[in-house]
Amino acid sequence: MQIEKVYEPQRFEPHWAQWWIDSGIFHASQRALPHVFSLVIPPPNVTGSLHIGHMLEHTEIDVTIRWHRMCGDNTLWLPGADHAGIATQMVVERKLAEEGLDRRTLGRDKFIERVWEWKAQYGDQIKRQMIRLGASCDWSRERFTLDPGLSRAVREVFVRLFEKGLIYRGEYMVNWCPRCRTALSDLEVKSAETQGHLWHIRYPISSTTAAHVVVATTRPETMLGDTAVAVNAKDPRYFDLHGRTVDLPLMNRQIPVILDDLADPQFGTGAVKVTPAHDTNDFEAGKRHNLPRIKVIDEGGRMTAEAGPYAGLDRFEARRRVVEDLERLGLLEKIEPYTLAIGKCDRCGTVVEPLISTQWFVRTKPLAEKAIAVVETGRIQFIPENWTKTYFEWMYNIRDWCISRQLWWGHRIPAWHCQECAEIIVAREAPTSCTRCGSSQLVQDPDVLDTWFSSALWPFSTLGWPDETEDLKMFYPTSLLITGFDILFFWVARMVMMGCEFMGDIPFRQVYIHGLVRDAERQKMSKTRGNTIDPLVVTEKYGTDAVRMALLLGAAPGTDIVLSEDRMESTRAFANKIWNAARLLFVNMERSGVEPWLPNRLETFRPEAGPSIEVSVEDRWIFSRLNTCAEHVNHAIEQYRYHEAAQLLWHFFWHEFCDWYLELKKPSFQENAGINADWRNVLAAFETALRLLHPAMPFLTEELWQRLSNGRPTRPVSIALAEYPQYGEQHTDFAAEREIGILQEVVTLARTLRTEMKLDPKLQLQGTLHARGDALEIARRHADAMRRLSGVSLEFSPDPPLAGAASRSTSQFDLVLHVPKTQMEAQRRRLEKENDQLSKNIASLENQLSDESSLSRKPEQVVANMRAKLAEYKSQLAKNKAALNALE
RNA sequence: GGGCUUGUAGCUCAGUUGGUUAGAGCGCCUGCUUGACACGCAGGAGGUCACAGAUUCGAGUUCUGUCAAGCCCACCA
Repeated sequence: MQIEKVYEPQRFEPHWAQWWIDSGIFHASQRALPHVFSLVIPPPNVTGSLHIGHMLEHTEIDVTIRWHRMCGDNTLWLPGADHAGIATQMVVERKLAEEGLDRRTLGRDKFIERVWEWKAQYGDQIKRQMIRLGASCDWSRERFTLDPGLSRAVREVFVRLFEKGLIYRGEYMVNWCPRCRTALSDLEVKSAETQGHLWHIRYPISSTTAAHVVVATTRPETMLGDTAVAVNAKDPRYFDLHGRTVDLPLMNRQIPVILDDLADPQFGTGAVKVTPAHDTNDFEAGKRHNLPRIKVIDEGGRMTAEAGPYAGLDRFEARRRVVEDLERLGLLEKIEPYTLAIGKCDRCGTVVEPLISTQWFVRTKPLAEKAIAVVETGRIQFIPENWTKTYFEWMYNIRDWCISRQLWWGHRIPAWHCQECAEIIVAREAPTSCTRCGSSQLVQDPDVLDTWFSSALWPFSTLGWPDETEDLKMFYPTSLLITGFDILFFWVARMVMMGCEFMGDIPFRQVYIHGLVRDAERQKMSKTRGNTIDPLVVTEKYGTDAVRMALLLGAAPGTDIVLSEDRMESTRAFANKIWNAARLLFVNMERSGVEPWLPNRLETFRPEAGPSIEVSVEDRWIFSRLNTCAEHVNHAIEQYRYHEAAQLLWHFFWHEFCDWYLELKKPSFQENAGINADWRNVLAAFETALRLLHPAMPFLTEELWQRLSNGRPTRPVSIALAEYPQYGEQHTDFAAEREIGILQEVVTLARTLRTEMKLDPKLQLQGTLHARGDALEIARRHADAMRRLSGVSLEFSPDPPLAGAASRSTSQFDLVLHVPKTQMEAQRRRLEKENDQLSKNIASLENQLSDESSLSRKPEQVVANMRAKLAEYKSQLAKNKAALNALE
């Protein structure tokens, strides 16, 4: 068996990545298997290439998917990408700007062509990246949110919601991004605490000479659009203002004083300027009092003609000018520093402007009711479950969803405006004539839908809805969604609403929410910080398996994931360890004349001499350990405890399989022995370990597994289709565990002793093992292994040791090394230190055991344990003291 | 203003239902080129479990409060 000396994952990872795809082994079956496991990918945006957060998400998904597939489920991981309306339009516009182009000069059709070009490039890149990272998805079912099929689903949903009265169009105050020139949903506005000012402005009371009312505002420029001043009807300070008007400074306009609860007597001066066209609260107040709306800021953030002398100015410049002018007129009473929350566009960071415009909305309350119910009844489960509360909180306070965007890249709203009679026709396909006046002068609504509208349909639109496809029947509801908390409302909540509404069933049964990938200093990764980790770079450097393993080890549910070069170095060392364990086996197989052999199951192989001869205890031991490991790993993956699964695998493979089992088996790797029971058992254990490791480290395990088959046709063609090891009672072997356990204790104690006494590590030592009961016999059987692993030749004795020897003890035995007294200073120090600890423990236990009243309330078992422990400590202490005395 | 999360070794984190002397990886210290592996082997040091109370025979684990950090939601000018 040939195997390269050095572990170089770059040599084989791309090969298997491509081979998995070409051989179609990730293709989900339409045959009915006993269990179906399906998951749709959170579609990455086609804005660019994948970042490390995607890799974390995909690794977690892939582990789960590969595990289910190996467990024999009909497993589907459906891949795809999202057109990401605003985000993609922005990056393409930026690219056009570099070419000195502008989307408006290009025109809508040409622009969209350019975006499709971009999509082709980055969609491809994303796919290549995912393949390279080992994502085991079914590419034959790949989807894109703007595919014809998905677009049809979008129109279908829009029309049905409209017909049901759950979509409406109207003029409302919306969040507007002056840079993106589009309306935004509430979720797309991020509020940021900002240091601002509170300007106190005097509004002269009409027909008086000196009197004025002072209003406070954080946005002085909006006063140009004021149409009232509000005071609270109960506020005694302003009783005399009731029914009067004030002169709006700078604008030569008289505006009424209105009585409204908008004005809180406790805040500021208790008088509020009212700008119905530029503030949400004022908009509502304006409706209550029938106030005119004067729009002074336009869609580009500039002052309109209504702003008189300020027309054409940028809104912030206008603010400066207004303040200056007020100051000059002596109308600025004071300026206070003030911290306020400013809404910014989620995409471009521009300060959002509340603006009145006509938009399309989804009436969300009725949809939310069902979405709340399915989580309340536990049909959908969040993991970790604390997200349930966050979900409810949002759902209970849900507001209508503005779904129209004044963009070009996206699903065009399926509504047509009649140019003759202004009728609006909502239809699945373009109508030829107006349903009211029969005119053929119809123009489609220019707006597109919020990206999340199509994403909300993803779990069923990707499976062929509205057709009743086989896939839909087989794979909906999906089993699981793995995603980040940042899109819980944007996406998860809306999928639940849409799934319940249109499929009459939940879109997924469980939602696993993963954390954020952070750097070594726990910083969020961001391009501006320059601390991003590029998956392709680290994959190339450390190997995909190592990066995956590093991510998994950090992926404790409910925590963020810290990723650093250190971690990837250590997981690469683990991969290297696996490689070298394989090397040990392969090189020795070559030497022993053992052909490559793929057992594909964990089965004890007895020596050819016949069943009367015992299977070696080491084999029974590793099978038992492997069995326990399989049990725990299965359990961990089932519960999305990826970090635990990774750690279990690590510990088992390195510290049990390599450190003990392989070391114990080395002597049996004899030259030209051919395949025998020893080899069969070693290979069975190794191959089982590979299968156990495969979901986490798919490349390395496939590479080694394929080498074990050496190109011969095997039943599963890939380890990815082999059976995942499951717990089997027949492999549990307590006797073997105890036996090897004693061996391990003796060897470890012997090593400790010789290091403690600073003895030459190569020096072969003599010693005596004073063992009690059957430990004596057990230990005797392993004298050779003990000598090999610890460098101590042991004699065995049932008697207690003489005092004064260099010894270490357990409850089963005392190990004595025969060394000259002169070398025992270290031993003395250790004994003294140990005695301190023992005395403390004894005192504590005696104290507890002397308290009759508390003792009577303790469970018997606990008390028994305490007594046993106390006796053991005491005997140990006595032994140590004798040993110390003998050293004098 | 509401809600959530976190605080355990130098660092990053585990620690299921309360039960002997609290674990891992990295880092650190000591010694080893032992024929798979120095991406290694062997041994070791290092913790008042943020703080204060409460419940309990017993608390890292449950409860309350305090402090600190982070995140989410919210139209008070």
